[in-house]
Amino acid sequence: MQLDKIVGYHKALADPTRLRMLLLLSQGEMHGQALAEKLNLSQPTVTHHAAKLRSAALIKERREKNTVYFKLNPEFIRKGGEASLQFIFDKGAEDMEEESKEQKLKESVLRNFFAKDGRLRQIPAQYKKKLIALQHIVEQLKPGIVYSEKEINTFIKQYHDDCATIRREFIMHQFMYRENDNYELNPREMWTKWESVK
Amino acid sequence: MQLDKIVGYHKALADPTRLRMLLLLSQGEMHGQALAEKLNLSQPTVTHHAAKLRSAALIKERREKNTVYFKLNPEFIRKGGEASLQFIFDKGAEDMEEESKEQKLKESVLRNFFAKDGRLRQIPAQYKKKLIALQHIVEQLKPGIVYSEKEINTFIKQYHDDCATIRREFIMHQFMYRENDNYELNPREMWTKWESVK
DNA sequence: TATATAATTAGATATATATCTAATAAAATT
DNA sequence: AATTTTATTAGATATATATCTAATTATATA
Repeated sequence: MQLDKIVGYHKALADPTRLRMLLLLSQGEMHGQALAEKLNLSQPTVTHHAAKLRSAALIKERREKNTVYFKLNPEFIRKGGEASLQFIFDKGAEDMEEESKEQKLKESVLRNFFAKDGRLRQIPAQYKKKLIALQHIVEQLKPGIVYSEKEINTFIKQYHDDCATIRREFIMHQFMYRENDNYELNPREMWTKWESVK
Repeated sequence: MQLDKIVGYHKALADPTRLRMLLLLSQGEMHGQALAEKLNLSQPTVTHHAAKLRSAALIKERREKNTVYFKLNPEFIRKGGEASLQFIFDKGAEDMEEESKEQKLKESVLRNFFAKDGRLRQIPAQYKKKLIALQHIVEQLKPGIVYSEKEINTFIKQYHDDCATIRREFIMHQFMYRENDNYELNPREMWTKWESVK
């Protein structure tokens, strides 16, 4: 009797952290670091859980340079998992919905807070809307270029007169990095996100 | 998010003892004592596992006098469980197969060891086949009737000359009961079965 | 009412496991 | 060759759990 195999399969799924891992992976490949960050775990803990999921044939791995990418085992997806795990596969659809909501919010902010000439009418008071507006502006800067404070001010004034406030917000939300009077765009991964809390 | 419910479900199935319990219950209702005995566990341990299975909605209970009968949750059976548990529901089919194998063996014995006139050609040497032949003969006697040894001998001689051996086998395998010179059919439940060991 | 039977609850113990930090390994970049 | 980055292994710890015995509860029977 292959009882042990069945027990192992269910043990793999009998832990909330591992289910959340599968949930994340249902949205696409991820490497260890990213998983650890998203789940607020140490890297070794991710390794630990990955081992269990792997030996239950729930995930596959791919090594590229020295980083390991995890993904759901395609076999597992094809079979559609079991009823109790349907939510994992439904998650994609749910996120789509979420995403389109955010897309709509963004469009609404661009329409309502920016004038036809592209200038910012006023700084939104709502946190999420403010972030959307700031990001829209900061995206016009080029990555890898070092700007002086004066250049930044001139740039911002194209959009809004209160360049001091906006400049401060750029730093505060980590859109930019400042050293003395030099400003530079941060990588997009560092930008504060307005994603709804799930 | 109902993560906890899903975790609970898989935890319930992530233990060999509980899977064996489900396996036993797939063959029908059982009470606590019987489960404890079959699984070589104490009664409290059975209670412990039953609680987990119950809270995952895998089994149902019914109280009769002071004994509690467990059975698989019909909901669970109807949904057919999940792929990994199919073996539980396959057990019935397996038994069926087993039964038809025995049916075939019986037919073969009747064909090969009994002549056209119904007499036993020879006493089978194989244990299972011998039991089949003996049972076939003994079934011709009427239940509830008390036979003398002489009557039994006459009866057996219709089938085979060595009535002494066969008479002794009748007693040995508890097809009949003997008191002094009186022979009587035992109830069928007492007859030695040739079922294969499972 | 006393006794017997089946089950549950309480409490103890040993094993399993989820998590962390520290150390090591593997691979790439400087 | 030295440093950086990502991952794994080792070891420690705390929590969870499978199992037992002993005590308690629930029900039935003498």
